[in-house]
Amino acid sequence: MRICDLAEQTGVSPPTIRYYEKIGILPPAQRADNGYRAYRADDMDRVHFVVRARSLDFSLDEIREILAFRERGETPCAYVLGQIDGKLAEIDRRMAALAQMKAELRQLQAAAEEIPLAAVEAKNCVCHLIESHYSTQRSEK
Amino acid sequence: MRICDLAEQTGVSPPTIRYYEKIGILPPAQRADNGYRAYRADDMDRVHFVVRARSLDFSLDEIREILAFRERGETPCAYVLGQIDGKLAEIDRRMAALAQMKAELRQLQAAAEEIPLAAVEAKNCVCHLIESHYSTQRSEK
DNA sequence: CTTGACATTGAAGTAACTTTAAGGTTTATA
DNA sequence: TATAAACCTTAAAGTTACTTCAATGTCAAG
Repeated sequence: MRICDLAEQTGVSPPTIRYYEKIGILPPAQRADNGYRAYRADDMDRVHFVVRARSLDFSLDEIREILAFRERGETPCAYVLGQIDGKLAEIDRRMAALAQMKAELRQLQAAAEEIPLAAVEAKNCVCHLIESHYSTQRSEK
Repeated sequence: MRICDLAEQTGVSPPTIRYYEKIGILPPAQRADNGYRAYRADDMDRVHFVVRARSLDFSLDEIREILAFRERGETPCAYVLGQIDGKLAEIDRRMAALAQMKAELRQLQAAAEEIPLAAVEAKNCVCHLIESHYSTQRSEK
């Protein structure tokens, strides 16, 4: 199995696989006679683990730590569960921020529709709204 | 008004203000006799504009483009409204991704509680779950 | 008069990649 | 058999939006 095949199987690009190897997320790959990287099923498992953890928003540093636990033969259970708690809290924060952002963008859209063409020509448009929204919010508090 | 004051008023750190100037988001600042940057109200307005746009998730490149429109005396209305449409769509995508992530992390938490201590000692813990979840999801399809 | 808190600059560090450059190998086709 | 497409290799630089650092300069207060 060559790097391109592994890439296809895992959805990770070849340069990214090499990058993961370089920074120690993946062990140095076996090499074929021609010097090409040669992979097997367990390599794919490890990449899948990384993909999975990345999709759960673990950073590469966190993933490296988890893998290190495993290599030392320790279970990173408590560690991982702690990280998961943190992630969940952060997801809530992010979703709230996105919800607010969405509301504000919608407000901008609505406000843009209110603006008469004359004002648009006079450059009193959305930019102005973006500009003034800050003070508006401030004074609303 | 010195850089530190401007920073305090806008919530942007002094190095970041210098950075914005360096990459052309802000114009070269006026200088006091001692060489310190000196700011006035309209500088603050511009920084507020940038802060506002950043908080709405516009990239610095996009902000630079919007500001360029304004400097050329054109209204970037259509442009900005188009960007806003894109942002809204992206926010929906991100929120969906976060919701899925949250559901999966909760699933991991729940699964962790099912694992008997014996299995934990035998290293069959959350890591294993992260690892196997991918194939589980795949085969569920 | 010295200490602390500001200011200046350029350069390097950060995350997680992507892109580029400059080559070497293999495979399919003409 | 020649050659072109599609792989592979490496190191290095680019990306985004900053932050941090180093080395130095200025200024107000005790």
